[in-house]
Amino acid sequence: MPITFQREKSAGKARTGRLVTPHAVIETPVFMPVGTVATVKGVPQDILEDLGAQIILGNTYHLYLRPGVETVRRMGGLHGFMSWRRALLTDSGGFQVFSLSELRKITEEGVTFRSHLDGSSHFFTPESAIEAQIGLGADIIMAFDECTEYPADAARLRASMELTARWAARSKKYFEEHKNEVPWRTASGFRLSASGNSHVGTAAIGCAGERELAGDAAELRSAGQPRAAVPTCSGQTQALFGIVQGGMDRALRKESAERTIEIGFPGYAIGGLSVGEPRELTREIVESTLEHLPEDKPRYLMGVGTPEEIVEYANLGVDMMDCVLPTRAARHGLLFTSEGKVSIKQARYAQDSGPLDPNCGCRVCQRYSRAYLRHLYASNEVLAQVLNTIHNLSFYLDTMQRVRHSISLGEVSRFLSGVWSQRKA
RNA sequence: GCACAGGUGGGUGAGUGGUUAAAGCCGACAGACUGUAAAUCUGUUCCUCCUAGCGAGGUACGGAGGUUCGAAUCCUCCCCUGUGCA
Repeated sequence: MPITFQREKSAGKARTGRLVTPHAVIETPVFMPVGTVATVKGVPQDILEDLGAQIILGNTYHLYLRPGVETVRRMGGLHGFMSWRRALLTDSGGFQVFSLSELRKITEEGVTFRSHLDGSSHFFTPESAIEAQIGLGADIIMAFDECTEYPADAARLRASMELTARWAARSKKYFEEHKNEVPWRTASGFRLSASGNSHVGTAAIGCAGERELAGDAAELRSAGQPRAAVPTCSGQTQALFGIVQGGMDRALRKESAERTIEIGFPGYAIGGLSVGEPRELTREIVESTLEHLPEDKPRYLMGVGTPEEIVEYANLGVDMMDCVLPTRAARHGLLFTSEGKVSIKQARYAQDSGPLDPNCGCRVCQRYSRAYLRHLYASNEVLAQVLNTIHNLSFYLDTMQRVRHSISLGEVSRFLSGVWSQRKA
């Protein structure tokens, strides 16, 4: 079994669940911080754990370019390399097909990228993307897709969706043939760490199937002790998720969902949104696409959203979301709070001795003033990025926790303009 | 005292007769950011007025005069700064 997903409570279309992965049991709906290059920018792994991050993202394209998949594999996979004990998900590089549009060329076989680092040329195929993701060893990996740009005409949307469908089948085929080669399932992934930096590579490896995990501080500490023994995740492999495309066309979304389901995956993602379309349209497409996805499988909405939006999508029945917004905005001085958005760089906060968010329990709001945070930002201090990111992630993760709590009570919660409201589902 | 080199908008620093209210950078002030080419990007940054525009005036390149159709740019004198020599 790759992963299991157990639905628990529900409220309207929203549901809570437990997603059991090799490295963590994830409570859903979940927000997944993005750590593209094996780091959630600005935040150390131990703090991410404290904040309650259950699963974070890495990116295949970026890690393939630097430091290279083989390097990561030898370090015990991405878990060992970055010393992350909980769950990981890698994006396939499909999004880079979209975001690096000026540096790539697409054919039926795959995509040629010109590296944004040194201009060198690299060819990605569904097979190579999966191979790389197996080498990285995340708990959940993604099919190689084409994230279609917006706007796109009907012919373009259909062709792109069909390409993604063919690539999904190839992704799955390759994965099925090689899924036992994950670094944390093979001895080679540990040999290096046993002889060298013993705490690297092994300490970070733990298996949800053998120990109870995430959120348990004692367990996390014990996991930090160097061990010679090689932990194995017996019977567990990575999970490969399929991705639904189809742009803003409901019929194409339905067809894409059906074709992806026919190939068969343990989880389904909705891709191709948040690519410049109006937010209302995003919501409509999410809502209509979800109708065609199986209820007993996790549904992952890729690349969203604001705090208000992630609450909204969870209410629509989305189980997993990721977004660079909290981390990127934090580095740019935009902070999300229970009272709305705060642009901490503004002059009005220069003498503000109050906390960033009086209703937030995070370590930043508990300790520092707005005036200090503004000063750090204005002074271009790295601590500004660190503290801002910690707060934003804390706010997102707390928001999702609140959503899970509401659903478990059979309530639908909303977070609009900084105000929470509840109603019986 | 003599000899050089300089004095430009909040700072730095281009510009050496005409699209120059004056480049660029920094600072300041706003805005953007949604599977991360992002510690990034965009806009504004002398004053006044309005029909708010590649709009109309005004003031401005140490000071005062002068040459010229036209001067931050050329000339004269003065003031100030730096370096060197006495």
